[in-house]
Amino acid sequence: MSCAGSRARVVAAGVDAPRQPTRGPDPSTVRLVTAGEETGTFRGIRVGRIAAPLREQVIDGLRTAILEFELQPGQRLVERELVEQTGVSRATIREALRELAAEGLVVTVPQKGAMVYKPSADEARDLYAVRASLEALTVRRFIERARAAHHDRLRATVTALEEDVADGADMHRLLRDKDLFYTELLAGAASPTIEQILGGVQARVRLLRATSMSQPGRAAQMAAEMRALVEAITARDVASAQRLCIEHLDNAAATALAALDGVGRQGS
Amino acid sequence: MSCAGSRARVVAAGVDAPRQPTRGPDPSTVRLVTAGEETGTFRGIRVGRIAAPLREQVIDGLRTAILEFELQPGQRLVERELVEQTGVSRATIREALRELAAEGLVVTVPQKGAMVYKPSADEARDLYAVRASLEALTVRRFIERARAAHHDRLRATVTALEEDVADGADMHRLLRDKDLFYTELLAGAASPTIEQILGGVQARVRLLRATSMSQPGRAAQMAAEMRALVEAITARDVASAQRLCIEHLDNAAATALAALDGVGRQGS
DNA sequence: TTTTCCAGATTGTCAGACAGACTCACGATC
DNA sequence: GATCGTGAGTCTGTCTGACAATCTGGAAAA
Repeated sequence: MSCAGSRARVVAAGVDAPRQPTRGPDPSTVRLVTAGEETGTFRGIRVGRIAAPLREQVIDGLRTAILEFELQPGQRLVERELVEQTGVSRATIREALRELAAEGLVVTVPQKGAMVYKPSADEARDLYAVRASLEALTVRRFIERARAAHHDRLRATVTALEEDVADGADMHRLLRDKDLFYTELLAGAASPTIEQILGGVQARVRLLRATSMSQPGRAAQMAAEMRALVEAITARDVASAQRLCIEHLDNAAATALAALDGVGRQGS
Repeated sequence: MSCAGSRARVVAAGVDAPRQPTRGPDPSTVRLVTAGEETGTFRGIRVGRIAAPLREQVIDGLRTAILEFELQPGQRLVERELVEQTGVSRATIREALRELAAEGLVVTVPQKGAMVYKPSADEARDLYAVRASLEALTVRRFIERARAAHHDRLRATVTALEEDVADGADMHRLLRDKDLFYTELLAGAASPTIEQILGGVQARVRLLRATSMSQPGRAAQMAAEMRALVEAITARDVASAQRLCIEHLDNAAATALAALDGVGRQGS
């Protein structure tokens, strides 16, 4: 992900690359410009605001690791191990864990520590319900606010998804396609507030999506649903779009929950 | 070693009541049973789990101070000052701030520090929209899951609210009444997931409610809306209840936004 | 008056310590 | 042989002290 030479590796869970001295004020850490954030322009020269604090890098790294299943749901996150893997101090790790905990991606048991969030069947049901509500809202906002370019990009993500499904791409790839779709949807909805809240929910649901999408036949059905949804959005038909959105998530929930019941718990 | 005399005051923002020893392992801290949490029962003897970590106490204190407007929206939260007011170390304060930041009650500007969240008009609009979606969902869950006792308690909160409105109680009191209503609603809905997510949104909206509810005439209207809502819930009429819920929040949003535009920014 | 520069205040991060809570295996007891 | 303590080791919760980098406000210089 970001980062420089040897520092603050992306906490790749398990992999341990050796580490240099590492000091707070180490210049090699500071120079890189973190994507978004406050970036100004002066006379055509991009002035990147300092990379996010180290803490942010750690948070991003952990979040990615969790969402990519490098860290399995239920897995314990021992502070000392994270310190070794990331090279940052325990204080920083703890701050990062607190933030991820508030975000819902990790749960903290007092006197026991943090572990990757592992939704129960009941929680999963509610997460899907919450997500359906919020996505319906997002779709409405998209139709209200998005400009032509947004519509085009949104349609493009669905096309890409369909192609990957046709090619029989693996689940990993399809998940990424869907992520792109939602990224565009949120961009067009132009609401940082919704983005933040829905983002947290989607992240947690993502921990379930792996199981749901690997069900045979589900991928094709999913692509069809997305296509219908995006058509309704293009037609600026709020009611239909919201209905399709909710139906899509109902289906996804049903599949995921069925898989959850069937599989039980192997894994970690 | 560790601390002594005057420590860990409950961060009452400004007010400083003296405090007892209080240490992590100090028995006087440990003995109190934190409301919910893991509490087991053995042969009729309630075994309370340890009080929340110090950090949790700080978070609760800060959260309360913010929601009670002891800390004004936009006000800076300087770490050193919090350390002095609470008596806990900077590390603990920082962890608490990270958690509140992820929760949305404080915003953190890199290299600048934390300040109490102060929603812009746009953000306020979206917050109300998100809240409407989620509360409609909550109402549905309540009707699905709540038992008779829940219904009774919910009705009771509305009755109390009506009485306070009739008595011309102050806004502070009315806010508390509404909080009780929502507490009951969430209890009946029996969904920790929804509670967590909606809780964060409500907290942020609460920072606006003070202005909206102090508008003349709004209190009575609000009480009437709540009454209608609770009647629909009692009748288990999901569609009507959801509609009333959304209408109620649309009104609240309109009032709050009007007040927000009119007032501008005085305060801190 | 405007620009420059310095000192103080504040955040970001680190290192090291230590008490208390938890886990678990080992040996003593019934 | 099964139960109960006990003790070592591990890990979290907190504290202390320190220092670099950044920001801010105001004094000094142009």
